[in-house]
Amino acid sequence: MIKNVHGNTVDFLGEAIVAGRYTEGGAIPPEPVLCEELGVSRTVVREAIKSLVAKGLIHTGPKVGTRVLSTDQWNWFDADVIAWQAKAGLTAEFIRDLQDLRRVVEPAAVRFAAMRATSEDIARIEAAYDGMKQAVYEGGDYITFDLRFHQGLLAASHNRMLVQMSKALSALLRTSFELSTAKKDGPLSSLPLHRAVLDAVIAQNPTQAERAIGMLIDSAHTDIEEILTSRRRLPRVNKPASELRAA
Amino acid sequence: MIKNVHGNTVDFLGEAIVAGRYTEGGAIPPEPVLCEELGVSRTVVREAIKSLVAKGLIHTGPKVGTRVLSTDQWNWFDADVIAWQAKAGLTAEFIRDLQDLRRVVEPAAVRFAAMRATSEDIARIEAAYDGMKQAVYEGGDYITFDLRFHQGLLAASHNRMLVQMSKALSALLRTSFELSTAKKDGPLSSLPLHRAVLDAVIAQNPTQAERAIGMLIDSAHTDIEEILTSRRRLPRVNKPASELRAA
DNA sequence: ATCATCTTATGGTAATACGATAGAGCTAAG
DNA sequence: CTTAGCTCTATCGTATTACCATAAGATGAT
Repeated sequence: MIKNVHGNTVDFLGEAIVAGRYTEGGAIPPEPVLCEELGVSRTVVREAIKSLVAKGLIHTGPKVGTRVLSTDQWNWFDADVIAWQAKAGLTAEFIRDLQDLRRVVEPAAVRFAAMRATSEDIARIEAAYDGMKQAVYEGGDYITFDLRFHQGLLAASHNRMLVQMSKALSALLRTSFELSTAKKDGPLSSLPLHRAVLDAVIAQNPTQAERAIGMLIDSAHTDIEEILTSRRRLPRVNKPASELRAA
Repeated sequence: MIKNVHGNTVDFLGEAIVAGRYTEGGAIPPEPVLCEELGVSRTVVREAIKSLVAKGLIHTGPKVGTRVLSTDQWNWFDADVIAWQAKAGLTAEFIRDLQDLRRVVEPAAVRFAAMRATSEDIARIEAAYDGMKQAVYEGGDYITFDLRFHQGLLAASHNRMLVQMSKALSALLRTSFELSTAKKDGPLSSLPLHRAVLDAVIAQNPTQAERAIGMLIDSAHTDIEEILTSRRRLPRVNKPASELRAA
């Protein structure tokens, strides 16, 4: 998984920070030390640091060094930050926060989608739905199309902020889907729920669309709760940061 | 407003991009050219570019140059991006997106706050409310305390993502407040509405709290709509990026 | 049309000097 | 002898410069 030196360095440091390898408020090793440890030049380290500052993970200053900021200053809607968190292990709190967010955001987004979706939006979601159906009956990557379905829904809201969140929610959706897919007839049973949402959006019926997505979320919710209580720690998402970003 | 070379460069370029001075998909002048124009070294330009890449504004590649990405790839929850957009002039679409977001997020957040707020959370919001009251009757910076009130509310939801959004919403709130404050008795009339929200949170009554904040948002909404229809362009927010960030 | 080559942009390294500041250590007043 | 306040310095990040590597669009010969 070699991209380039800069990307690797950012990923390495970002992952280390998110994983908590450097204590909050504590200092990260000074630049020269990092150069040695990572075997890269000073410039690369500096640029990596600047990237992480831009994402709100750390703060720098002369003499004080490079310090890790508190987690609520992090840019949690940044695709990289989410990916690092996913890689480091999704904590129960993180999952809960994302779930709460989803419950708030998706119904509202679908409501907007029912009012503002264009024919291209519909076509894209319909294509995703077809992919899901095909995956169920003829085999295929169900999760990818499921993700695309929800992202299409968010995009159809035509609200920049909501679209932005689809990237963050993808992390939750992916694990959520992976869990529910593990159940025997997960995909099969959720297919009609998806159809109901799409139909309501096509019919331009916001209220019905909102109710439909609510049912969908609830069913995923119970799946996750079951797993969360039975396992101590969630399985890690195995996708590397770069692939998540590309998606 | 001199901070340091890096910060100034990032601000300058970021603002220029957000303001649309470089066409989307088009290339930004190559690094050496920027060095000359800004009178800084190439290292500074490179680090600034890396910061902007981290915020999703641009994309770089050898030979292809530095290109501006489409606006829906930008990190709209980044405090800097919001600040630059505010400085460049808040477009009607941007305001609308933020307003929709607010209508979705704040009621949900207040609902959570009514369930999860700690005594410290309450104390902080109460302090903000006192500041607002004092500003009304004895003069003072009403807007600052109003902002603090809403940020306290969001923080009391104890959800990372929601807290994150308070930074983005601050931009909307600030203009919203500036507009409603312009009206003679804006602050005076909104004071009891704020009190109602706070009381419901203290009483741990989620439903009532949600209804109360809904009324508050609606009143602000109509204020903004009035201005938006009467004026062609909103007045610019005069706060520099650094101050917005600090707040 | 195809492919080798050239050109031009970013990617990456290295050496050097500057500037700011936290905190040690000193001084002097109580 | 203690402590408040000052200075001084080691240690960070900040900034400049120069140079080479590499990727990919553009060009032109075959």
